[in-house]
Amino acid sequence: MPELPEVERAARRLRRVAVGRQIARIELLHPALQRQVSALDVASLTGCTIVAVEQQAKHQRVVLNDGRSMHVHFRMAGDWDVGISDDALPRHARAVLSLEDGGRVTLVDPRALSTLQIFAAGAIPKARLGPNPFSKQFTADWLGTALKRRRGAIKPVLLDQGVVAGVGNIYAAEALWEARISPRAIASKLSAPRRLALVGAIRIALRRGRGTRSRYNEAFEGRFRVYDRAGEACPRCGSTIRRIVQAGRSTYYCPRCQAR
DNA sequence: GGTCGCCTGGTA
DNA sequence: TACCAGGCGACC
Repeated sequence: MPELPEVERAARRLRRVAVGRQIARIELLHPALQRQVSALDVASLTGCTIVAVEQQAKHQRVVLNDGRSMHVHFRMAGDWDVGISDDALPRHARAVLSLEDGGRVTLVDPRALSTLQIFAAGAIPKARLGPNPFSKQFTADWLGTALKRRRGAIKPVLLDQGVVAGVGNIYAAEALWEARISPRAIASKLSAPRRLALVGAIRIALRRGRGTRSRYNEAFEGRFRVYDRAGEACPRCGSTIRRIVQAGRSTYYCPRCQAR
């Protein structure tokens, strides 16, 4: 369940149990993962110590004591399950990381789209990523530059990790609602005040995602403002929330608050 | 920019 | 059965 807040949480969970521990064994259970990493490479990880778990946008990087690193991307549905080696494997377990101390971290992913790669020491892959949405680099000015040549609708552009790193389909819709910007507004035509509103709105939506993850909070606050709520009333104006498709993805928005 | 493929599961 | 799913790289 991975956009920025979810990946942040997952990385923290992994960090807590894995940093400073030695790898007893890694097993890849799904053919798609086995295709990505050779059996030899997997075996070579045994005995390595995990020295850090870094996370940037939706990317996670497990740094080993020999300088190599294991990169994990959850794609649509990945997550970490943390337990001990005696536990029964969780449903949809795709890879298992067993630690010397008996801990076990399992990559669970019903859709099996997650990716896992091993990089040699010093290899600096990293997709081209825009600023972290909470950093001071992420400003209305930055958006001005990033959106200048984008003549398409703003919503699909927000999914471009080079514009802002970590925003996905849900929070793009939520942020646009928050900023009262139509998902179909032409990206390059957003005024400076609207870009400023969007910067703030992205932070608000993501922060809400950070806080609103527990079942209690979800029940208390409701899930999202517009995402997955087609046909329901806009929490701000009461109009009926609509679903449209942009770039092959669902977009939810309020036609009144977010008029063009 | 839009569409497809990767994979599997949940739901109408 | 058909459609949908919080991502993204490859393709036109």
